[in-house]
Amino acid sequence: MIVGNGRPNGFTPCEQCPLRALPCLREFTPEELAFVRQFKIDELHVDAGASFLREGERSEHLYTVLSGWGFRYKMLDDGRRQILNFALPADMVGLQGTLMHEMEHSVEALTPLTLCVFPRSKLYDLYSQFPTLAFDITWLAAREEQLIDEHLVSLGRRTALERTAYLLLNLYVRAQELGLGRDGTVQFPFTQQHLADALGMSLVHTNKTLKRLLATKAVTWKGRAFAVHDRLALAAIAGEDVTKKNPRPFI
Amino acid sequence: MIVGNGRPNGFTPCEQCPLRALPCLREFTPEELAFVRQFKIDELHVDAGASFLREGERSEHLYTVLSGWGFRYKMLDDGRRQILNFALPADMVGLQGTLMHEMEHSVEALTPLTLCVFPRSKLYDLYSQFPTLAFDITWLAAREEQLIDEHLVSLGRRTALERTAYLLLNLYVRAQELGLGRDGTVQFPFTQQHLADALGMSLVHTNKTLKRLLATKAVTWKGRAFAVHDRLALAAIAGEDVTKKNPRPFI
DNA sequence: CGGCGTTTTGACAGGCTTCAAGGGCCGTGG
DNA sequence: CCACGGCCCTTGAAGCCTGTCAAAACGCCG
Repeated sequence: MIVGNGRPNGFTPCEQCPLRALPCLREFTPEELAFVRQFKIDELHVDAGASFLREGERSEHLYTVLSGWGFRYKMLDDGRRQILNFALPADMVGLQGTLMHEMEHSVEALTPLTLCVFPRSKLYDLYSQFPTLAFDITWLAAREEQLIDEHLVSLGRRTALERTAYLLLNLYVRAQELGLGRDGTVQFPFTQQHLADALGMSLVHTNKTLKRLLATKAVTWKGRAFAVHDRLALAAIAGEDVTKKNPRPFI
Repeated sequence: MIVGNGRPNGFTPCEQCPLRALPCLREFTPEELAFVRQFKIDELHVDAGASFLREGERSEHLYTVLSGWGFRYKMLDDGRRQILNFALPADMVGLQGTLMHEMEHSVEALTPLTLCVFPRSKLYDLYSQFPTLAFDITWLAAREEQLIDEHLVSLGRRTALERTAYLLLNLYVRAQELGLGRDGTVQFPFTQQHLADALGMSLVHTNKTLKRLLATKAVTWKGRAFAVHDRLALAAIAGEDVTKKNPRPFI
């Protein structure tokens, strides 16, 4: 279910990391690259549906997503679930777990997931030897906060239709930036139940809202294939354009 | 409305910072203290009701709250407002603005506010010379994210009564940790409208929910004075105990 | 005392949840 | 090859929760 590669340095070295080619990530200096390579101690493969970080547990590792989709979430005692955010390639997860006493949320794989594993014990080395990388980590934390802020606005002040449009557009843009999908089509690996839990709505109402959205012809969503046909119209429904460009570091 | 102290080093030096005595903050080494003292270039006084950081603007400074209450918020075009979080003494604001191109949210003073001002230009010095302080900044960012995560759960999955109880208890605990208030009573500087905008509810419904909460006798809120009389009952309504203790660094 | 911002209340409409049930798709096993 | 079960999507109906509208009471300050 959740297995480490097990072969020290038997995984793809950072020099050959496919994510490095992404235009949305900054380039590393040779020194940074060398450090990150030895900072990464393993590669983790997680099956879809498995939670590899759980609320209440202490995590000795920090992860970045190499490939696949996941999501951060919290559960209430009676089973209510709130999805906080989705994790895509190049996103970092588990930072809270390494800084705080224990995880305050869980992370589940939405598709088979490959993660780069970094030991908490070497995090201080990173901070003391590579301030630029430390800066990047802070940047990633600030960016995550920014995404949640926007999500918070959705749940608090946007209507069901607006927030649905906003989330879908946001995920679409993030996926596109990562080179996932083509011809305006992205494979969304989640179900309407996931969407409902992210939007803070019931499954039934999510379905009906989705229907209304599809009726505008701005988007289609058949099977798992999501496509945007009229981005301006979608952005108009969402109430705001999501096209925020931030040059993005990578650890 | 918004005035800097104007007298370089004419403000209280960090050695005499009243916040240093707080048990919830970690202690500085003499070297760290010396650095932070020269890192702080001014003290800013903001009137209640004034926004000193605005969405869309670029910020050259980073701030920590020395005294007073503020709140981070976002506005939609038609005037809808969502309060993202409250800022209390020892909290940091504006980090996003120094890392990103521009602010993605605004910050307004709820009471007269005193802020420590740090220049973005020296932030890199901090990262390269004092990794421990860099670590603290990351820690603060992670803590802020944790607070928003919890807030997100409230808006998405908690009932009106639960989320109201949760927010009030949370603010109460935060204020208490900072030594604000006594005898189980804290002065809350916000109105029901603020509460409504934080909870993602209408003013009317916030008022009625509040009424229901007060009817339980677990809390009282007269004028600006908020008091908790039955913390267990309040936590039970909130659905979860907010008593999370995290040793906390200070910059 | 008057004015303004805040709090409180009532009535009503509509959004959203819940309950319930049917349909489609797909992998498994007979 | 077909039946079955499980998961996901879809739809309708009923009723509660929440927002909106409207107005009055309250408290503070000039």
